[in-house]
Amino acid sequence: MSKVRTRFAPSPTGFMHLGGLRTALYAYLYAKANGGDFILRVEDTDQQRYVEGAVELIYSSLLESGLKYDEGPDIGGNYGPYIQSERKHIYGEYAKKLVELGGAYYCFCSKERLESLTDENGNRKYDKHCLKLSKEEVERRIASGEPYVIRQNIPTEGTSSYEDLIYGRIDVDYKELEDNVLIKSDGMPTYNFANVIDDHLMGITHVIRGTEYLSSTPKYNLMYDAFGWERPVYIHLPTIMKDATRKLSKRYGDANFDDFVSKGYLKEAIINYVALLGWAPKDNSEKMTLTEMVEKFSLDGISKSPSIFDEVKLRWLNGEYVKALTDEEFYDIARPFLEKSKVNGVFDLKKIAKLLHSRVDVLGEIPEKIDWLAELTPYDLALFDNKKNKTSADVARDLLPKIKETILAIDEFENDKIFATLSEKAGEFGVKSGAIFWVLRIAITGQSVTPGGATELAALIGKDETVKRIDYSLSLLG
RNA sequence: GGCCCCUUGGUCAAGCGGUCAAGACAUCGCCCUUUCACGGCGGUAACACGAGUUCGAUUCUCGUAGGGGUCACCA
Repeated sequence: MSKVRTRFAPSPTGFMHLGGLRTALYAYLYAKANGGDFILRVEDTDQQRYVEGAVELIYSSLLESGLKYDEGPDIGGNYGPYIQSERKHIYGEYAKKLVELGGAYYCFCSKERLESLTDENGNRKYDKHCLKLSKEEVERRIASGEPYVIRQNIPTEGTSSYEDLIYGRIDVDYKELEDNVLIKSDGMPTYNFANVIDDHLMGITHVIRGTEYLSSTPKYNLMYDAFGWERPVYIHLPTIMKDATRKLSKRYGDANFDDFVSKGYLKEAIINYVALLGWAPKDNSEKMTLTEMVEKFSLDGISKSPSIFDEVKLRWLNGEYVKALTDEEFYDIARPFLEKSKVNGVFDLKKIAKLLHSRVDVLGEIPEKIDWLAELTPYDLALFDNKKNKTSADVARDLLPKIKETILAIDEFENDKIFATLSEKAGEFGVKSGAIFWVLRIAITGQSVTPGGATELAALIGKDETVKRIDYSLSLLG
């Protein structure tokens, strides 16, 4: 059997969408799991939708997520060029050939005529009007400069079938298909044509793409057959949904790789999570490196039904990746987020990072977790309520002055010392030490969940600030 | 609407004729830490429905319902 070759063929229309990223990932995994090559091809035949810089974004997203392609526009290969707009002449040639083979024909119909074909349901199906044109008339009209397109000639009856590796046998009646445009009036091919020509010319053995092509694949097979080419193996992938009824789409703006990266998700975690949407390895592993995914990848683990994107689980996975980092690594990647916080320039960021490390799932939430450190503002006194430690606002009102006094007496204001000193006072104060820490923590932070224990935080903000905040809390308590 | 496809807990998902129907996230509870978190342990929770086939269906077939996809000079 020939070497497996898969491809990822995005359009440069904007950011790298997570759905697209998953398609790329599976194409990559399938190729690598089978010792094959993974190719990148840019499908930029629609000049209207072209977005400046999008091509570069495709390169960088793929690079960052580790999906290293063996051939592509920026790295070359033996089957180039890998950008469709640079292959325009190739399509024209093959289109002409397909016309000769009877698989396509020239069409001169006006937009108005096409629109008049719309039925009561708003659907439109081309009526093969120009198929009847004589060869002479076609040549004459082309020579006179009349604009034209080339349409695929689809049989009016019969059924086409093929075997999809995920969905099994797919049957579609030809009468459901339309004579789509293959070459547009500007000379550019449509996806319908270019994908077939390129996949064949580039030696693609396995076509991996979304289910939106499941029922139009017979059209492509018709062309492979007409040219006498071997049809590729098809692997269609289920959609990723935003919720039960809505597709995860660019329109919602929150489904781009870059968005998640800037929100503080690690690239490895994003790829890992996306891999799990629609695929489960035999051993049910969840946290996996790309290399492990290659080792475990197999098509029978891919599901047929759409799956809903769950950011909550992504958060968890991301947290796993974050915790696996060393403190130094964490500080490095957390730094931009720490610097965005209000505590930047006030407290030692490295110390804060250490406290934060085991308490952060997504880096983007760092500022909100520590902004309060810069300044204590009014908070809900109900935070003092804690049943386990038997604390309340009343208890706090009574305890805080004693705690303050104790703290004032501490010379070396560092965590261990503060902790030990306050612990010893529990008996004297007539409460559990847990109560002291709970009350102190709330009094100096005003937060229910904090990046560190009471004494760690006290040490971080310093003795003066700690005392100042205790006074402030006492004033709130009245 | 026509056609194609899909249907296991709130979510991701194991399962591929006989299971007390895995696991993960989330949720709830307990424990640990004489401080927050981390961590550990446990609970709640699912085969869309109806007919078949079969000794036996989550698993096979058909239908119903629900959902998705598609019907462009977009990919």
